[in-house]
Amino acid sequence: MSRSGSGKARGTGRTTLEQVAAQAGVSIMTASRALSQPQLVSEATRIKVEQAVAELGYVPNRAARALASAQSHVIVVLVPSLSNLVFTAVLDGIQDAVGPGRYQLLIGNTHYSDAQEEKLLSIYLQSNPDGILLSSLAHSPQVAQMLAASKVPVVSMMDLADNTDVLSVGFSQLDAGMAMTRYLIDKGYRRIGFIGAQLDERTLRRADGYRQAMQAAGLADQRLEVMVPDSSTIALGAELMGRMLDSVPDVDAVFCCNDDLAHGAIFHCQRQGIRIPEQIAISGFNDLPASAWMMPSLTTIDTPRYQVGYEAASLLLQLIAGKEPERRRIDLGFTLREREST
Amino acid sequence: MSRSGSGKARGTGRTTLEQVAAQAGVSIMTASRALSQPQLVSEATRIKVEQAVAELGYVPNRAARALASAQSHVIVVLVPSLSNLVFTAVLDGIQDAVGPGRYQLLIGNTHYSDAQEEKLLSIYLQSNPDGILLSSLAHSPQVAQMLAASKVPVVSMMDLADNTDVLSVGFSQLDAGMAMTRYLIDKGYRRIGFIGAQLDERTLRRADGYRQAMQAAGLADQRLEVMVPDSSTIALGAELMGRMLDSVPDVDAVFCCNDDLAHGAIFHCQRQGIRIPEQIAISGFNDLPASAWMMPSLTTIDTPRYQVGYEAASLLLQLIAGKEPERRRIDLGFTLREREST
DNA sequence: CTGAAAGCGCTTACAG
DNA sequence: CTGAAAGCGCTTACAG
Repeated sequence: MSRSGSGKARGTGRTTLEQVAAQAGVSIMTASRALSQPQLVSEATRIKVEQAVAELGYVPNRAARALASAQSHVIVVLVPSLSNLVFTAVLDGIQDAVGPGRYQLLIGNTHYSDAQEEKLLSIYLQSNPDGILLSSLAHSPQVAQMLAASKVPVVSMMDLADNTDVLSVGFSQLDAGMAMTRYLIDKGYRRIGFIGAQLDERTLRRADGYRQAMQAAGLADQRLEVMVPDSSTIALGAELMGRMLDSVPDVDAVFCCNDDLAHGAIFHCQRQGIRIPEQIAISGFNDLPASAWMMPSLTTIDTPRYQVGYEAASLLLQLIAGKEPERRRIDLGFTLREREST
Repeated sequence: MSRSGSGKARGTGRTTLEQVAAQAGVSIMTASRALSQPQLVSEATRIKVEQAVAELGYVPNRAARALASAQSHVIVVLVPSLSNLVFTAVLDGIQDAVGPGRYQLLIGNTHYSDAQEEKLLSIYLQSNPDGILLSSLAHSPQVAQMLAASKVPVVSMMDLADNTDVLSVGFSQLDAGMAMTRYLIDKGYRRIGFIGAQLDERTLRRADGYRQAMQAAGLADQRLEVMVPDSSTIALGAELMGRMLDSVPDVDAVFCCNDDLAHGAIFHCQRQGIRIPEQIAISGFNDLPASAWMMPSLTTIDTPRYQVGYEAASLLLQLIAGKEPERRRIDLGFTLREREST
C-alpha cells in the first residue's frame, strides 16, 4: 500500500516483492521464501507466488537482497590484461566453475599496473564481495593492506606461492622457464638468447629459470638477455629479435617469454630470409592457438590456464562455504610442446 | 550505538557511515554529504570526516547506496566472446569512455548463444543497471521483452540498425563485405570463394555483401561459399580452406569472414606448397595484430572496434544523463588494408 | 552549512 | 507451513 499513495516516489518504480505478495495473497516473507527456499513452502503457495511473479514481471532487487542478507554473491576477478588470450581462458575456467546465476563476476583489468589494481580493488570492495581472485602474488603495500582489512577470502592464480599463507593455484613459472632452457641446451644449442617484455612478475620468474639453467650449464652471458618493459606484442617481438641479432650475431636459439613475442620473432626472421630452426631456433611460452598451426610451428610451453581459472574458483568457493580446503597450493604443471621451430 | 550492543549481529561487521559520523562528531547525513557532495559542507567538517574515514578504514556499502538512491551506477555489457580480440578492444574503448570509479561494468560473455544472453540479462537486470551495451541488433523475443520491460537505455554495438528506434554504433557489415569482394574483383580475381564460420548476424551480413557484389559482377556461384556454424579458429580456417580447394579446384581467391580463419587458410596453403597470392589470394576481416606481420601479410578490413566501444559508451552516458543525443546511429566506417596476400 | 525522520526492498530471527 | 517486526546502511526531501 505504502507506495501506491500519491506521495513523492523514491524507489525505482519497479515491481516489488510486496506487490508480488499482495497479488499472490500471502505475506511478503512467504513470497520471499517461495522464491529463495521453495522447499520450505507448500506447493500451492509456491505456485501462487510464481504466477504473481510471472504476471507482474517481477525482477528481484539485488541491492536490497545484498543489504538485508549481508551477502553480495559477488566474486571479484582481477586480471592484468584482456587482450592476452591467456587471461580470457582463465576467465572461461572461472565462469565454468562458478556456474551461472549464483555468483556475479566483477571483472577488472589492471593493465599490469599497481595503481590500477589498487583503484579497482578499492571500488570493488564497496560491493562487499564474497571472494577475490587475483592474477598475481605480489602486491603494493596498499593493496595488501586493503585485502587484509577486508577479510575477504583471496586466491592467487598463475604462479605458486612460496608458502601456504597465501592460497595459490597455478604452476611454477621458474620451473617452466628452466625446463624450456634445458630443453634447448639438450638439443645442442649453446648461444641461447632470452627475449622478455612487460617484465611482470611471471616474466621475471621465467627469466630466473632461464638464467639458472644457463648458469648450471656454464653458458650464462648477460648480453644474451634482451628485456624491455613494453607490452608484449608481435611487433615488439619482431623488433627485439632484430636487436638480438644485431647485438649477439652468433646467437643460435632464442627463448621468447611468450608466444606473441615468438611469433613476431619468427616473422622477422622470415622477412630477413633467416631459416628456422636451421640458422636459429625459436621457442615461446603459453601455446596460443596460432603456435601449432603457423609455419614453422612453434615449440612452446603449454600452460593450463583454463584449469587454473577453474581450480582457483573451485578453491575460492570452498573458502566462501566455510570449508577448510585440503590443499592451499595447487600445482597444475605445464607441458613442453616440441615442434618445428627448434 | 545500535550495533554496539550485545544483540545478535546481522550486518557485515564492517565500519559504517554511522561510526564515521560518530568519530567525526557530526550527524550521519553530514558525513554522507561530506563524502558525496563535499562542496555542500564546510571545509572543517569535510576534513574531520575524511580523517574519520581514514582512521576507521571506512569502505562505503554500495548495496545500501544503490537501494537508497535507486541508482546502481552499473552498466551491463554483453559480448559474444572474450577469446576474440575484437571484443576485448571494444571493452577497452568502453572502459576508457566510462572512466574509473563512477560506473561499475558488469561484463557478460554470451558465447554467441541466445539462451546465454537471456540468462545473463535476467541476472544482470536484478542489479537495476543504469544502462546496457549489447553487441548485436537481433535478439530473441524473450530478450527483447525483458529489455523493453526494464526501460533501461540500450545501445547496440558493431552493426548499424536500419532505423533509429534502436540506438547503434558501428559500421555496415554489409558494405564492408561488399567492399572487400569488389576489391578482389577489381584485382582481376574471378572465382572468389567465401569462408564463413559461427554464422552470427555479423558474419551473415558480410556474406550478404559478398553475395551482392558477386551477383552484380555476374560471378555468383553457390559452390564458392563454404559456411559452417562452428566457432572461428585458426584450425577451422585451415580445414575449411582444404575443403574449399577440394570442392572448387579453380578457386583463385578466398575472402575469409575474419582474420582467424584467414590465418588458418594461409597456414594450410603454406603446408600444401600453394603460393599466396600467385596461386590463390586470401583476405580476412578485422585486421588483428598478426595480420600485418605474418608472411605473407594479410589483406583485410580494419574495423574501428575500440572506437565502437568508446562511442557506444559515450552515447549511453548521454542517455543516462537524460540528454537527447544528436545522433542515434553512429557510422564509424572501416578501412580496407591492402597487403601481400592478394 | 547542518540535522531528525522516513524510506529504499529485501531477509533474518523469532513466534505460532 | 506462515506471518508481524526489526533491521541491513545508506540517501532523500524537508526544515532550520
